[in-house]
Amino acid sequence: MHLDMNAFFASVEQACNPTLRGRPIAVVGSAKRTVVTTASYEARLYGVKTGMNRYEAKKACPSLIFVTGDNRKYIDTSVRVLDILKDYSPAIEVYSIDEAFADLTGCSALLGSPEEISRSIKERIRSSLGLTCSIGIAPNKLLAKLASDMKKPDGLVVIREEDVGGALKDLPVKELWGIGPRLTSHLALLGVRTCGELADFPASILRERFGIIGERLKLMGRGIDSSPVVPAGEEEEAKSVGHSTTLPKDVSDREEIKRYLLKLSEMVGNRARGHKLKGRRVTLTLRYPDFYTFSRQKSLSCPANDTRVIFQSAISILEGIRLKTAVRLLGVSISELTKDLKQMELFDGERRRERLLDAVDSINGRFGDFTLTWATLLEHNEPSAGVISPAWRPAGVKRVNVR
DNA sequence: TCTGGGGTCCTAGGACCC
DNA sequence: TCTGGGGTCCTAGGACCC
Repeated sequence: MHLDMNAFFASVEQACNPTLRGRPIAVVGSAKRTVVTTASYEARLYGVKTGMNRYEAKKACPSLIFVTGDNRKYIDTSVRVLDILKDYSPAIEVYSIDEAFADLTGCSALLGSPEEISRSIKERIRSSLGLTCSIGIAPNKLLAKLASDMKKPDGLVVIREEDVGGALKDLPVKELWGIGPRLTSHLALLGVRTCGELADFPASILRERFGIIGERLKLMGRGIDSSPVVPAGEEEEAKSVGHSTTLPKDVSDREEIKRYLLKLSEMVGNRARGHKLKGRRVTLTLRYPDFYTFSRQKSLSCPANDTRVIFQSAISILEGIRLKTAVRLLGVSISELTKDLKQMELFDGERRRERLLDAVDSINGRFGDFTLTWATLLEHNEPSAGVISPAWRPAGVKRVNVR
């Protein structure tokens, strides 16, 4: 089963504020340079879409109401949805803040057919949270995700084993999870527009044209997918931890850029330390006003999660870059992660440093991020954008942006 | 009046080594 | 007169997802 909350952030806002119900609203971040994260169905009728900036959205729908996102609300609601799901299956995969998979194999004897289970889940979400969702039921994740997409809002679609061929025959390939705009147009050049055509296309050509993805494409066209439902808590360790920010306005001054980098480095370091992760690679990402975006990396001699080490690496990468114009976005991330085993620190200085970071982290954990911070950042006290990331998870390193 | 932020996976070229 | 083949690691970029 795949469950997808309908217009999640917007629906949550409408559920807790009756004056927004039935009206076109768009959930946006608090920063000036923000985009529509979710539009209500009323707004979608006018063509308001995720990713539009305020002006595009307002142009599409002059009566549009902008609502600044409230992460706390969405996280709480998401957790409550997951709590409901847990009553029906022990294997719940949290795919994002508003999507989850549940393995219902073996649940029928106790709880009824997958459809009965789904109706029960939908009813509980509706009555206790005032929200609708779309549910897809199918033999695998690929098809369940497709099924949940087929009827919105408030859908319940079942794709049975014997109906797979018929359901996919004339379905455009871009509807499949994993086939985006580029693959769609490349496939179109080969004359492949529907899943049926993809299923019949010679595997050798797909392999030659798309490499390892080509192997999977033909299977996808036939609705075959063997990826498992990965239950919450059994996910693989994260592979990278990063933060990026679009600056309130484009910046040329390198000292100002460095202040942002210190802030981003601290956000990354704090989150990595909180999960006992260290990274052996630091990546600096920049975006120019024309949206040209590029990154430069640096490998460290030993893994680190110390803000100062991350910051110094970012600085040294920056120093190797000749900036062509002002900078619009900055990002810092660490990767090549290893679990920080807190093995005996060899040197006194390192032990003291660790204790310092622990102390800073625990103070900030208790009183709020950046309560205790570098003096450099004091004159740099813009409120953070507070933009929501739908890729949020209820636990683990991916739990970010909680405020 | 412009266009967010969090990730994963894959590819491809070059350095370097044997 | 012309220069193999195998491997790993590092780096940059792009496709895709929410």
